[in-house]
Amino acid sequence: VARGKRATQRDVAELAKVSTAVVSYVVNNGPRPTSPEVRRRVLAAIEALDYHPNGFARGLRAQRTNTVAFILYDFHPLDSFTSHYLGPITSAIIGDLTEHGYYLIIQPLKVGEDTASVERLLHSGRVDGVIMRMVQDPDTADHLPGLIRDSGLACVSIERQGHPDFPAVVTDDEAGAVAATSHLIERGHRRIALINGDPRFHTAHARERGFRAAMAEAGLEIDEAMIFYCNWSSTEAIDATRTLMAMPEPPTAIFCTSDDMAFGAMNALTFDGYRIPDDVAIVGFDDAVQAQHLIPALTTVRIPLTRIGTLAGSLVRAAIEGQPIDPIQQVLPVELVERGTT
Amino acid sequence: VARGKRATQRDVAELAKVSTAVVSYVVNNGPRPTSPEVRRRVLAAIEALDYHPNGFARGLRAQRTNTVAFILYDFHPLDSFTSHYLGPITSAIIGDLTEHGYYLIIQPLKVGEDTASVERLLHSGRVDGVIMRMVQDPDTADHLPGLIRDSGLACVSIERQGHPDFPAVVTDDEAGAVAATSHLIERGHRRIALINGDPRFHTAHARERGFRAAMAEAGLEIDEAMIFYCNWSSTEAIDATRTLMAMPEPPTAIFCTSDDMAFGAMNALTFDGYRIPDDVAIVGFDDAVQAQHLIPALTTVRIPLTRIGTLAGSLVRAAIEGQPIDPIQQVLPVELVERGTT
DNA sequence: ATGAAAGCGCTAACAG
DNA sequence: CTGTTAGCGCTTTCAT
Repeated sequence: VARGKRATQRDVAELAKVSTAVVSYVVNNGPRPTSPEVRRRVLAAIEALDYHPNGFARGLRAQRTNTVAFILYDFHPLDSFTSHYLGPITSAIIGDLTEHGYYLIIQPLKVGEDTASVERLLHSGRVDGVIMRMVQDPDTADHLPGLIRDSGLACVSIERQGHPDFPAVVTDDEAGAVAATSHLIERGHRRIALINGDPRFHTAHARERGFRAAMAEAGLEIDEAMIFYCNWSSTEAIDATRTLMAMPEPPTAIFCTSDDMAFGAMNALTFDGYRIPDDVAIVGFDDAVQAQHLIPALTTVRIPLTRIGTLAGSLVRAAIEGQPIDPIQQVLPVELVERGTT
Repeated sequence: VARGKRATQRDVAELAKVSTAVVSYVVNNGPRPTSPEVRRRVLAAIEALDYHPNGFARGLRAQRTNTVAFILYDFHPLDSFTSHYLGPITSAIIGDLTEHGYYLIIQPLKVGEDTASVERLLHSGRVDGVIMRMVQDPDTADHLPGLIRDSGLACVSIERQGHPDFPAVVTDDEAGAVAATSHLIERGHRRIALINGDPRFHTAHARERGFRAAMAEAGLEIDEAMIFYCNWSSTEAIDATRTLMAMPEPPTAIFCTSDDMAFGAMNALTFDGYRIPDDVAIVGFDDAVQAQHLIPALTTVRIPLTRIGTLAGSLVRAAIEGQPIDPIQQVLPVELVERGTT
């Protein structure tokens, strides 16, 4: 490994016949001016030596790392990234940060796992800020945000407010669920089932709240046996759907609180010979890219997934640069997209 | 931001009444021994001051960063992570690395984008090694591996050999495709369509080679109009399937070279009233978790996705630690899993 | 506008 | 077994 022969600032300084300070000024365009002539010489030397500043030396000296950590709590090796929710959000975060010269370190944390690895990262001086996604899990939920807070790092949470002091990017899930449910009711459905995600997630709660509110508003009774919690996965949604359809009085519509689960429900229904939407109507949640290309195309609640990621990225960057963030909680709107399943 | 008051090694040394060297020995368990008594005192001081070593100072001094970069070429913000192929692999890489005390920086690179951002990372001294996934794209394909090579960093490529010098983790895609196709032929199918991925990917090539070989072996004619390239996406696979079934003599079986595409094909088929496998048989490729829970469960070629990631992780780690890697190309076996779609 | 030099926090070689 | 100290490569203050 030929790491030893990398050119340093000093090499550049010698070749350009200037001091290392000037090299620094040229590389960083400041904080002090340099004469055009000197600047030219330095640039030439940099080119000639293929000089690249050392990020760690820079970070050590300037106390700035240009790196943020994305802490993924409740990490599931097999499907965390495959989900149509977290995947696009993560991509968008990476996109925003990379574009602005920041690096992203992904730090997973499984439920029940010791937080030592996270603490090590937080205190290692390797990151300037943190993006986190919190789950309402009593074990760690109260613990992790406190750790981050104590680290003094800039932090923004997505999906729900992780700590009163952290800026958060959230979506109006309850309103979305109300819109989805009301839409179904308007179409004449009265027996509506709910296939919900993991109730430890704030979004699952909010979406269920919206569902219940809309049903109550319309004076409709909710059959509690028609409410399922499927951990956001299409697999479990398939089972729930079949259980639902085997009931003496099956639902005429199913509201799935994620597109992944809606995909599963549609798969089971279509295979078992039901027509969508004639026999059973489906509404999803998220508006994954695939939703509009499914057959039939899925009616769903659009969440600005990309926007969540880019906003989270720009907010950490702002927080790192010491800018005040107001309002502390950014609520992104959500919108019902009517397509072919209702 | 209360970063200034973080305890340093020196603070610990003073409190424990030892030198900084000893603190270092205790923290790193070496390279030289310390007496139990001193060790205890140091540990107590560390605890008391909530001391955490600074990663950048460490990296700067020891020339070791404990970080690896995952370079994602052909990055697509909306679906790179959502894919049932790259998602699990990425998760597994993160899992392996995190478990062994390494951090992972994800560095995306879009097709046609300037490689400056990647070069900056490679030369920044922020990473000890690189994992990369190469696409056979003439523009950058010849360029990127050279850059990495010149950086002198440890590198392993996945999916195909990125450079003759790089260790690679690959799968026996051609054999898998042969198995899938032969299986279909054994079931009596003669008009078999191929829905393939993006031909710029090595895996797409290999899988098509296997398909053609198996067909030739059985003396079967391939109808070139029945070969589609769908960029690995279920969306495009839906269109291809419908085009296929609208032909005067539609295929009786479709081999999809990814499960994502198989999901799309199944969706279109089932919705349009075809029975799987009676009217049309389907074979996928990858064995995503969902494949076995679909209805009907998908017959597919199992790729050890998790193993690809953990092996890639352990190989970069080995390369970073200077261990020789032999053989340079690790070919992982692949296996046909017969389920309900054939 | 530039140079000299003091560290940032750590590891490891050198010296007991 | 432990202390002293020289840097790792950079930014920035203090000089000029």
